Amino acid sequence: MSAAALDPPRRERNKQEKRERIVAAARRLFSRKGFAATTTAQIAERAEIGAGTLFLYFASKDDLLVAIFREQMDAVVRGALATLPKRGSLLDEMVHVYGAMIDFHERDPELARAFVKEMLFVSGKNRAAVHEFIDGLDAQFAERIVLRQERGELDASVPALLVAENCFALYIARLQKWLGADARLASAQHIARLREAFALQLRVLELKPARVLRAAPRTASLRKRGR
Amino acid sequence: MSAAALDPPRRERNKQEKRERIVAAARRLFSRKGFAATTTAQIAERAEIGAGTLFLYFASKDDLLVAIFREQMDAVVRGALATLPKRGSLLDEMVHVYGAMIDFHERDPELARAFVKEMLFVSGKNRAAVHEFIDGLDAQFAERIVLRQERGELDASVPALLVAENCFALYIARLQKWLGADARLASAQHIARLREAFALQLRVLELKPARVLRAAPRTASLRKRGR
DNA sequence: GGTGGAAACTGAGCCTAGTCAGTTTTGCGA
DNA sequence: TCGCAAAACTGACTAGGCTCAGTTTCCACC
Repeated sequence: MSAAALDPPRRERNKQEKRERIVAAARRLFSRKGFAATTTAQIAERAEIGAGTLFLYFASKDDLLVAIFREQMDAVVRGALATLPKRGSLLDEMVHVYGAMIDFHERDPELARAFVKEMLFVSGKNRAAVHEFIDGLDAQFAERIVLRQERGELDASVPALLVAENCFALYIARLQKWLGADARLASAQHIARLREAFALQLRVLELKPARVLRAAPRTASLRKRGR
Repeated sequence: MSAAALDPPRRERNKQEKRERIVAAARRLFSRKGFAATTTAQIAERAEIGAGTLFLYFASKDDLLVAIFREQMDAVVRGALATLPKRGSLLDEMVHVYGAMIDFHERDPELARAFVKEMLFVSGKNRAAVHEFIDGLDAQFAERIVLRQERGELDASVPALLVAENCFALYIARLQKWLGADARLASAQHIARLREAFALQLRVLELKPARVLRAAPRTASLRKRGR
C-alpha cells in the first residue's frame, strides 16, 4: 500500500530505524533494571520486533551492550577533547580525557563492568569499531606528544605512539581492577591512582637534565601506598 | 562400613577429595573438548557427583575455570622465577617470566581467552586468590628493582612497586588484545611487542646521564610500527 | 548405641540466550 | 500489474547454566 515516493533505499531505512528502536529499548531497560536483569525478550518486545530479530542486528546480548556503550564513549571522548585545559601539561590532558571516561563509567558500574569485560573480546563489526576507537585515541595523544616533542618540550627520541599505547593499557587494566572490585573506590580516587601511573610512564618523555630533583630516601621506593 | 581409624576431620577430607575430582574432570574435559563445548553436567558426571553439587564448590563454570587456571599460573610463574637468566637485565627477567605465561596461554588459546576475560571479574575466594597472585608477582619484581636501586644500577627515586604494577598492566592489557584477536600472532611476536612496551616503561629507571644516545629523527616517533 | 540437628548432596526443573524452518515483505524485471 | 527471488522477519524450540526443596550423611552429645 502507498509505496509511493520513498527514496529507493527503503529497505535500508527500515533497517536503520529498527536498529535504532532496538538500541533505544536496550538503553532504557539496561539503565532501568540493569544488564543482567534485562532479558533479550524484553528488549525485543519493547522494540516491537520478534525475539529472534534482535540477533539479526546484534550477534549477542553482549554485542549489543558493547555497541551501545562504544557509541556513548565516542561522545564522551569527543566532549573531553573539546574541553581540554588550555596550556595544561600532557599529563593533565590525559587525565582530563581518561577521567571523563571514568566518570562516565561510574554512573552505572554494573553496565560499565559488563562492557569493560566484553569490549576487548567482541568479534565482528563491533570488534573493528572498538579497535578504531582505541587506535584513534592513541593517535590523538601521540599527536599531542609529537607536538611537544617538536617544540622541544619533550624528549624526541621516545616513540610517541608507543607511549600513548602504554597509557591506554594502564587505563584499561586499572579500570578493570577498579570495576572488578566488589567495594568500589570513588572515581576521584581512582583517577588519582591513574594519574600516578600515567605520570610514571610519561617520565620517559622528560628531557634529561630536569630530573633527579627530589631524590627519595632509598627504602621509601618499596613502600606500599595506602589502599 | 569400616569407618575405623580415620582422622576426625572426615567431612573435610571428603570435601577436599571431591573438589579434586571436580578439578581433574574439568581439566580433562576442557582441554579435550574446549571450554564452551564442555557442559557442567558432563563435568559432574565424570567427577561422580550430582549436577548441583558442582555449584557448592564453584560459584559458576567461569569460576571453576579461573580456579584451575590460576593454580596452573602459579606453577608457571614459580618455574620461571626458578630459571631466571643469571646476570640478565631487569627487562630480561620480566620478559622471561611474562613470556613463560604467554607461552602457556598459547597452548590453549580458547581456555586462555576465557580465563583472561574472567580473571579480573571473578568474585569470592577466587577473586582474593587472583589478586594475591598479581600482588605477589608485582612484589617479586619490585624487590628485584629495589635490589638494583640499592646497588646503584637504577634510579632510586622511582617508586619500584608502581613500576612493577604498571608492567603488569601492560602485560594484561596486551594479553587481552592478543587473545581477543581472531587471527592470533605467534606468541614469539607477541612477546617481542611486550618487550618493547616494558622497555619503554623501564626507561624511567635508567640513571640520568645514560640517555640520549641514539636520538631518532624527530618525525620517526609517530611512525606506525608494522602490524 | 542412639538421636537431633547441621552440613553436604541430589536431580528435576526453571530461565533465558540464541537457533532455524517456515513465513512475510521488498525490489525488480517483464 | 504480476511473478518471483532474495532479504528480512518471526516465534516455537533447544541447550545448558544454575537453583532449591527434599534427602542423605555426618558427628556431637547423651
